[in-house]
Amino acid sequence: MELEIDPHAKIPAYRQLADQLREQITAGRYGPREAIPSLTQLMGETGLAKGTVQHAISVLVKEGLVYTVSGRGTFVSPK
Amino acid sequence: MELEIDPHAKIPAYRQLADQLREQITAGRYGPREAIPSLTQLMGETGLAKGTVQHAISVLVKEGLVYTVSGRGTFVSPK
DNA sequence: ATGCATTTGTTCGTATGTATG
DNA sequence: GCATACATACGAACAAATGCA
Repeated sequence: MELEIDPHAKIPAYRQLADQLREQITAGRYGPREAIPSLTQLMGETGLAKGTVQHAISVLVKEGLVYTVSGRGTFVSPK
Repeated sequence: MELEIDPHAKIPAYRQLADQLREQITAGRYGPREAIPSLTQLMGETGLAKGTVQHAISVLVKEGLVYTVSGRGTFVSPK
């Protein structure tokens, strides 16, 4: 994976992650209704805490870019 | 069972449980390749949530003290 | 061979406490 | 005070593996 979070950047970590995920999704890295990496995976890949990863996901959910299903995962919204 | 978790202790609940299980195992309470109580049993005996119990078990797995078999249970590692 | 119960595995949702800038 | 971030913990749902009747 190509997720890079800079803890010393001016931009908050949750926003860095949201930006990178948004870019991957809009670039077609994940297709409609396809699952994006789980919270656990994103925690491992970024080194961020669960709450921070969820904060990032919530940004994308509010934007309508993705939707989550409890117990299943987070998926790209169909266009 | 003699599992006592103090929710007000400084030590996290998952560590308390891991410590107590480790002590029982090393004391011979469970022999090699013998199953330790299931997640459900430990949840009932300690009052802890499933995730917390799993957290405790994962500590012992990392230590190599026990191993888990999906659908079967968690067993003491042979030495 | 089908179905059910048990058990572990994985996932998201939410909340609390602590610490830092 | 507020936003950010981490650690801990509970809850809920879904899934897969196993064993047995």
